[in-house]
Amino acid sequence: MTSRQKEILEIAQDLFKEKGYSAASVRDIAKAANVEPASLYSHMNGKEDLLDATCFEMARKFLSAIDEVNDIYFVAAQKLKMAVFNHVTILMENLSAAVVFQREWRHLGEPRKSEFIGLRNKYEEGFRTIVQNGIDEGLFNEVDKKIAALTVLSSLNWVVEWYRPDGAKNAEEIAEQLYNFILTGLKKESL
Amino acid sequence: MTSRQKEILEIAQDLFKEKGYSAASVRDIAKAANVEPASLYSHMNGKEDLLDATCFEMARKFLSAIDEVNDIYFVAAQKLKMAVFNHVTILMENLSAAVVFQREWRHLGEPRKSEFIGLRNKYEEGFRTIVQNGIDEGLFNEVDKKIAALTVLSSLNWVVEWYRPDGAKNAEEIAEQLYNFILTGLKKESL
DNA sequence: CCTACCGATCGGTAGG
DNA sequence: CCTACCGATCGGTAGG
Repeated sequence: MTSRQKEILEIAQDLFKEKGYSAASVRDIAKAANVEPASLYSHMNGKEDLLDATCFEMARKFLSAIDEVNDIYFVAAQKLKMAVFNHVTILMENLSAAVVFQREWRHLGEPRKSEFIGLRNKYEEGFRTIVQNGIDEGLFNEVDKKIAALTVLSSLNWVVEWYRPDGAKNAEEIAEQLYNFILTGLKKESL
Repeated sequence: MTSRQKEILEIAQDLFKEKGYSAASVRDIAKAANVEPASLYSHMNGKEDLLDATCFEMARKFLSAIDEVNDIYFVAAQKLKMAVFNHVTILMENLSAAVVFQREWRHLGEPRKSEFIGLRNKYEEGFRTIVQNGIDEGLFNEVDKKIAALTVLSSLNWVVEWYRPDGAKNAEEIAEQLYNFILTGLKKESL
């Protein structure tokens, strides 16, 4: 990928985030990139390439993060903390791309959509493994693993809705807060 | 609203959920309703009416549910449990409309979009009130209320991603599980 | 990276 | 609820 391709991809991600994939036109992207619409086609095969590249690049980032966690750390609480931190960091460092990954993958054509869902399932499986580890260690409650993993991920994913790069908190502080919530909930521990 | 208008609205909600507001065309809706595209315009002023009606009708449902909770129940844990149950019930009873409410409101034109965001903020404020009540009662940890309320809501909202009407769990069971997670997290209470 | 252009589809209107 | 149609915009191609 050339640097110009990367520029165009990032412009497209911002627009896909702002307007949604379907409503963001090739002409919008061209305008933001200061070229004529037709010129974009020397850098891509089509609009869907931009969505495809975004979704799969993000999937790759999330997957290698969870694989690293499940390979290296072996106590569930530690794994969970690291997984939360990695997830939040990836979201914050790729805000537009992360939003596209979360919201716009539905517009992928087949067979890419099915492949994408497969990768996402693999990532969720990584979180289920951590939950299972915690249960085995006697640290976590016995819960419906599938729902627990999805609920954990959902509370992480919502970060993109309220996080602003110029906000007061950094990734570590946000991850810490979310980790504490996921582990102990709202209730005071003394009760 | 006539019964035919209601039928068309529900058809549109299913399509907006499935393809997204922008990608679902008036022709798609007409086809699903077994009429010619032009015929729809005797039941609506335009496509955006359908989005508008969906978003504001759902906002009304959520708001009256949280108002009821904050009016009647006065212990935070009880309020939270009721709010979770109400939220999940509304999601499950209006699955397509709820997804549109969550994902597609961005396509509202101004000034309706700003009005919508105002209503959503009011709803979130209802959850912040509950969190504050819990802190005042000494039941909840002192947390960032804004982030806590959003994190709670996000873990509830993700239900629409995995809930299937023919699944084994009913609203009460799902709400119970989510309430327990929100209150106590993954960790065993004995630890 | 541009000019020039394509067929398809979009939301919507006129008139009945 | 229909037929007939509109101007605008869509993603994309040819050729340079």
